Amino acid sequence: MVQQRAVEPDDTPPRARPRLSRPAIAEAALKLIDDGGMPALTMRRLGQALGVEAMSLYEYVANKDEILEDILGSLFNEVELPDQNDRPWEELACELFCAFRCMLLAHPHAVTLVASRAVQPLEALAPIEMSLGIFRRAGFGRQGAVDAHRVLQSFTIGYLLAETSVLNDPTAVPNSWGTAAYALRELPADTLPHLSELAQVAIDRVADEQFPALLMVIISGLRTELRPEPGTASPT
Amino acid sequence: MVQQRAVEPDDTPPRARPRLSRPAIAEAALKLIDDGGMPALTMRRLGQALGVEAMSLYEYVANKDEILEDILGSLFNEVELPDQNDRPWEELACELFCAFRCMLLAHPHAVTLVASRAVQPLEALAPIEMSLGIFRRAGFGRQGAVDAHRVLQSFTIGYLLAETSVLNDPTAVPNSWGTAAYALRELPADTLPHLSELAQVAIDRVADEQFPALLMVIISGLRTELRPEPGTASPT
DNA sequence: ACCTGAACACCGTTCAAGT
DNA sequence: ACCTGAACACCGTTCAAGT
Repeated sequence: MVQQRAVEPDDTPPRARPRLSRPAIAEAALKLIDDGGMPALTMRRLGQALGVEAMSLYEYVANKDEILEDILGSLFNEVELPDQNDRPWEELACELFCAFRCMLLAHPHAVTLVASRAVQPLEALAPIEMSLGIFRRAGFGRQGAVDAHRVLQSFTIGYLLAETSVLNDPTAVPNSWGTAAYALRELPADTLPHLSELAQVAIDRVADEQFPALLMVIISGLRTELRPEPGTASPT
Repeated sequence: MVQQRAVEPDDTPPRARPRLSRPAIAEAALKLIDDGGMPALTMRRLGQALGVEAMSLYEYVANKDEILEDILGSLFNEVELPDQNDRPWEELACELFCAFRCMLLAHPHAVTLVASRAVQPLEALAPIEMSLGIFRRAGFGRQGAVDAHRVLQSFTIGYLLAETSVLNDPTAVPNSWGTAAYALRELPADTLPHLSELAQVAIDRVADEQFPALLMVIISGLRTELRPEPGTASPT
């Protein structure tokens, strides 16, 4: 091999080194979202946060959408995947989706982002892969594993949306749960008897206890409805 | 009672009758969303659709947010509540949330709207009231009923988001399910074995069959985990 | 290769003015 | 009471120009 080093001496013209990078941009963008919600993420403000004119960002990124994709990838990487030391699949599944919720509670304003995006970047698929693996190893069939994952994933996203949507609401009170606002309004007891009766209960329930409890309710259904007889070899 | 009629003769000055109304505005706004997605709903375009300047809308509505609230109310009223002729609660619950999904499938671009809003207007609460009533009559306790409703509601919203989110994706293929795009990409089988194996299964599953099936899985879990012993009087 | 600044086609909303 | 038109403070993105 011909050594091609030192073709350029050390005193090369100070070729412009990038002050930015896609990961740095994504990080700053996520910080903007965390601090001020989705509307705070603006190309102009993002440039400002990075000490650069907004239009310079287009050197690194085709459009705003690509930045959102990068954020998505880094978010899913924050999920702390549980260890797989042959514990029961019920426990593993519960822990995995609790970890997913935990990650999003650290970025509550990004919940709508992960909820509304169809396709995640490749780096974001590790949690999904793990979820499918848990069910396959537990003996679920191909379709059973897909179904099981879909129930828990859909529920988790829906729950997180309800839990955090009060943040996106202009008329929000500094309480968790959107339903809190119901109790503060006059609910007509004649037309909405159950809602009036249960509004307070709905507020009092602490999400950190309710969420894993509800996960286990679903997992119980998965065990009795979707899982083949224990002892049977998993169908392929 | 003194008759106060005919104080004004018929030839009153043609006092400007409103050409618009809040319901008419909400209806036109929903149509814009249905046709072109959430970004298509713009005060200027909405005015144009109603044959009026954008700023005239502010005679009827304080801001764009109020229009979104009105849309929310009319959407929930479209849900066809099932008849309550003493059928098993499992059946009623399944039908109610299927009806909810059915309504939103008629307005797929509005899914993100109902998903991200914390507080619904009063007219929108009938389906929630019915859901709570179903569980209470089935013998669920106060907290059990709230929990049961929350699982099914969260799951339904999360499922609908996944089902329709491909519509909001710029890189979408005209297939249902966001996961479709996974299969069209190269999935590395070494790092994501389960996902590669199951991507096709995930696409083939027809949502209209999968959704009620998954509802019944959850309902099965509700029956075994949340419901008190049958025959017990419902605790208040 | 990297960054800038003016410009374009949009937003939601305010405000003074018309009838 | 209802509607208009100009204006303000924003958007994302393009494009020609600088180094």
